[in-house]
Amino acid sequence: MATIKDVAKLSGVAVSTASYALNNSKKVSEETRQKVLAAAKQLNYQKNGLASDLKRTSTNTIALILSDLSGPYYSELIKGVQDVTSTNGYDLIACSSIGGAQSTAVKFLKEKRVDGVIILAHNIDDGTILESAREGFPIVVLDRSLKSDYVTQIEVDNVHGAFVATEHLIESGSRDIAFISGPYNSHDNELRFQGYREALDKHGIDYKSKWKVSGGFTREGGYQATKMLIAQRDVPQAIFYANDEMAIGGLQALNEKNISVPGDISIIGFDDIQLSEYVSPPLTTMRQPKYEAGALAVHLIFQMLLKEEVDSYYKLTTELIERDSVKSR
Amino acid sequence: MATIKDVAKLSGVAVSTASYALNNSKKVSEETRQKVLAAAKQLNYQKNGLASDLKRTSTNTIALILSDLSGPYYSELIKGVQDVTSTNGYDLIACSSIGGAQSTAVKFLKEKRVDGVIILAHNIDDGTILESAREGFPIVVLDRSLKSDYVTQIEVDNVHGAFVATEHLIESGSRDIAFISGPYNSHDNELRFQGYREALDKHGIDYKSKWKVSGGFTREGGYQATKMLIAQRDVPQAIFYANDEMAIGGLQALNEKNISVPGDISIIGFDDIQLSEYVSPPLTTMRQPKYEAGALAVHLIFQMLLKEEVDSYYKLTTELIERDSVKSR
DNA sequence: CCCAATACTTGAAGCGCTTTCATGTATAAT
DNA sequence: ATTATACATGAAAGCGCTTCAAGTATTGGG
Repeated sequence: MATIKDVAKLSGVAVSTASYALNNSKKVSEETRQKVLAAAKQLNYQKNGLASDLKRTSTNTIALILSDLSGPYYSELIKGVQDVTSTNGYDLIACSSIGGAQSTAVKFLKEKRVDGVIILAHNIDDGTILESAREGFPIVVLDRSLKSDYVTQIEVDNVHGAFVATEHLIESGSRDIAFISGPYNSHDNELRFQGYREALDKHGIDYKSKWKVSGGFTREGGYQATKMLIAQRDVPQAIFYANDEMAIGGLQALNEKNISVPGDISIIGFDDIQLSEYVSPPLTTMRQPKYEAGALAVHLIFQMLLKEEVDSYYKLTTELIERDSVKSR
Repeated sequence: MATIKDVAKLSGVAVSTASYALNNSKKVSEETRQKVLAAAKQLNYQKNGLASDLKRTSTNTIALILSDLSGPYYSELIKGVQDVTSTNGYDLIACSSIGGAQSTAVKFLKEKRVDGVIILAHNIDDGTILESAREGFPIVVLDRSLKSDYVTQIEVDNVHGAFVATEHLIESGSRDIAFISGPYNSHDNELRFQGYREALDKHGIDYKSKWKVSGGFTREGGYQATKMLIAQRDVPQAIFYANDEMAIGGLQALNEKNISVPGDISIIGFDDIQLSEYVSPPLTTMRQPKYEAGALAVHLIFQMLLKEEVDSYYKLTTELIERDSVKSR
């Protein structure tokens, strides 16, 4: 591969001049610039981005860390992130945290291959984030509660959202309400569970642990959890799935057993992913302001990059989206 | 930020020794290693990945370029890519080609920030790819036909798939079959159109250009295109959407006008995205072996990285997935 | 007890680039 | 003609790391 040295030699100028020419600095004459550009073209020169980033100590790119790149993830969130990132002339890369400490995500988090990172990946532990947080390297987390000088936190109001969801189920006439939970290491999951409990309490309904089963936030998990619930014989009147993916899996399980939704059982999800609108029946769920969350996250990163003061905590609110999976009374 | 120099100084060894210790080389004594590790911990040292990549002239990461990170994209494909990549101890990053020549994608393509790239992004032009292709930098394209020594091409059999889809529509009794196309710069789109034409020809049906309208491969585009078709008065008996996303948008438009699918009109899509199974009615479509395509792509990249000879062209086949959006006769 | 082999350790070079600073050259002002 | 000004170019330092080649210390065989 041709380097800038080769270009300089071929065009008969110094390396520094070549660099200026290539970077459109006005410090070189038009004539020289053309000469250099021609040489570059002839050699099919492509600059080594690593080298220039190293020298400049900035990469102009920010990373979005997702727990699983292939998930039907928050495409609206990504859109928010992407819009703001590119508007500011920065690059965005997405990487997955599959593999835990050995994952690509951790590599990007630690090795300053990017200028800032946004994390939405419950399988990255707090310690890793804390170790990586440092002055001049903004991190924003969307999926956990974390206090540190260098990380800022955006949270949707999970507790309240779950409370509203559960109450919605209660108000539609259900009292036996199961909670299909996400993974136990998920902060979001915990908060949603808390909201569920609070709603139960408020309406004087006893919490029964048999109504809590884990579905790991995946469709398959929701499917299994629901089947388990059904196998227990005593089917609840309603199910609150801690996310939509599990609800969709659950829907399938219910369907297979000919349990009608919302005729026999009401179900509600959380997130409002795209699919939710299209399943049958359309899923009632709690919407998170995902685009806004993504956009805000990058926005904050840029502020921090500019050394501006930002709050360390932001809370966004959720909204009940009523569709047809909950019995109307 | 602490550098390796700082670590070396604090632990009282040479930089080179620190480097060896940090990289678990067995050239240093256990004692020294511990000393260095302790110093690193104390300084919260994190290596600069850019610097080490630059020195080693390899990044151990491969990039997946998608036209739009936020699309409900081929999650199976990503899964295939991801599985194989991580199995080989490499990292994967995804980036978007939104923004054309200024996009992140192009930056990664040209500036050797990665060791290889997989492209599925019709908005990157052939020229850019050709310019970047070079010995030792494997590129595999999934969305176009491109001859070059350094790029290898994986294609699904679009022509045949589209042919089968169209014929399926014809065999179910339709003769007026509209084609909702993708963007004109899409190679896939073109081939699908060709398959459509061939099926028409074979069955002696005249192609009418009024039945071809563009939906740009997006849901919204499919929705608009379908509305336009309806506005034309003369509604076709069937519609072949060049991808599922458009079909789903179309479904919505049809729904709004109370045109029953498949009662009044049959529709078929292409891709078999996840959603397709869940819309109502479930969408009949042509499935692409997406996981396989992704896995194969990375596999080939690794082969090329090892300087092994690979074919420059692979073709995968499609499969008709019959669901309920086509009238059964 | 000497010399060679073994085990660590280290200095220095250099990956490809940007950028500072010094220098050289042409032009304008005195 | 001389000095001041602007502009163009070049030499060299250095970003943080890896790795080669060479050094020093330790060990063991003869």
